[in-house]
Amino acid sequence: MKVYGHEPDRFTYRTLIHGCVKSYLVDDAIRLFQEMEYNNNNNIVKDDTVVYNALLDGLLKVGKLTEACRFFEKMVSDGVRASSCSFNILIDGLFKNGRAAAGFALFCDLKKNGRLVDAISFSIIVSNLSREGRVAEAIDLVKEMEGRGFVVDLVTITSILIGLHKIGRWDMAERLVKHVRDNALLPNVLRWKVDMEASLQSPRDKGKDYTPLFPSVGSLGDIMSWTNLLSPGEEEEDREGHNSSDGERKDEWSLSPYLDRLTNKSDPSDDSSWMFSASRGKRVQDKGIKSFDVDMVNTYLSIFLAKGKLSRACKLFEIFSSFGTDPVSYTYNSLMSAFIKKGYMKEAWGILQEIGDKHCPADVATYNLIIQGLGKIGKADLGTNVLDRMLKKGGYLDIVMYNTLLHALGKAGMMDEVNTLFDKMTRSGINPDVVTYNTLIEVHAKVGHVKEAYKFLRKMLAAGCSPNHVTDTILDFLEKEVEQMRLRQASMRREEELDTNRHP
DNA sequence: ATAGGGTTAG
Repeated sequence: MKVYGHEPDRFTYRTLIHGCVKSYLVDDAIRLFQEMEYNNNNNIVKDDTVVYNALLDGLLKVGKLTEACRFFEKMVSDGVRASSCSFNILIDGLFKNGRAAAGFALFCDLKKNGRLVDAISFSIIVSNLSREGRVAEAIDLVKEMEGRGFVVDLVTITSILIGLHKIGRWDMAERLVKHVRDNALLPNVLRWKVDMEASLQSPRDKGKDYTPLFPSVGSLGDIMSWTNLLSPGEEEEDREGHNSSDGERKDEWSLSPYLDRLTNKSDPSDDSSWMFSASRGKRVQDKGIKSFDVDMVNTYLSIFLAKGKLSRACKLFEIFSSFGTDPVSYTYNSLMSAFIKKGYMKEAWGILQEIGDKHCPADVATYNLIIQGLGKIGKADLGTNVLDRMLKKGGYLDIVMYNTLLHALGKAGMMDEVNTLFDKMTRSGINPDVVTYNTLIEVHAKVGHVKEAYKFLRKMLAAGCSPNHVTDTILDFLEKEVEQMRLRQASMRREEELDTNRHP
């Protein structure tokens, strides 16, 4: 663009910054922002709240809390008006970065002033309280929401239901019903659950195993060819021999190998090469009742699967599919996740194939599951290949992805790769979170690298990342490991002494 | 064009 003499305008920058933030390339986003500021210096139009918001969100999503706060101050001093969206980003970011008290305080302040709080603000607090197991407080907030005339929507309800499931208190759902009045949504959700459970328990189907719903064709080793994201016909072309031509074909001036592939395809209606989806959550508010079923199925699938009720989850999937609704990738991801956790690798592979067959786009969570699965079957080393492939397909690496791969590599004892990946992660501008540190401490402790384990504990504290209950469990293990090492060393020394005594 | 649920660690 620049070469041809077109100066990027604020919409160009807005689009680029948005893209970088969503791909977790926050450092690039900041660079673009600064370039935009510089170009704009004599012609200050700094009322662009949306761009500031996108960057603020990006900084918080990669865990750069102090930079985010500094940026927010800059936003204020630049005279850019913060919207309710800005504050919602900030509140959620504070919670997600381990500053729950600060997030809550900010919310309360805004509430006192009246303006700038909306249904989303409430939903953010409700969701974060539920995640922390503080469901009773979350339900109180729902009551307050209703009182102030805000709509309690499906996202808010789902957060609470999942929180209730985690603490095992489904009975509290009744309390929720009392507060959410004048709304058919919650009664529908609960009735949906009752109906579903009734049909799942119908006597004729009892005891039937529904896991064969996803028969696996071919061998598990084919997983690597799937990650090529090619349909079986094309697969042959891209094998070994043709790879060199792939190299030749590579156009140094090409902006996007992905676009090239689309244009090279003979049949434009075949969109099987479009396999990576960056979109995740979509707005629920305005989708209305139409998306109700798929959202509910996804919620209850997660709940069943968390309880390990695999066969029931598959039955639910079957009933749901027979309604003629197309499952979205999240539905498949939930099922796959459960299969993989239980070690049913063949069934998980079957799902992967079904996703491929239906041309349902794979998202970052799907790739995450593949890496989890590879770790389970002792092929964590292939995980890095999968990452490379995904990046080539226009995917991005989020923190969950890094955490999963760190765990898989660590479990395989590949400590060099663990440390390399951790460096890569921090260099790419993503700050480690509590899961990252817990994982690093744990995997190093498990292979007896006590010093390294403590190094990461110190790093964690220095970074201002508060340990949680999982950290406690891991540290207990680490202490035992230290104790055992001392014993081993002591006995070794004793043997040496005995040895020198025997052969003076 | 920006914000909230359903993926990751003991």
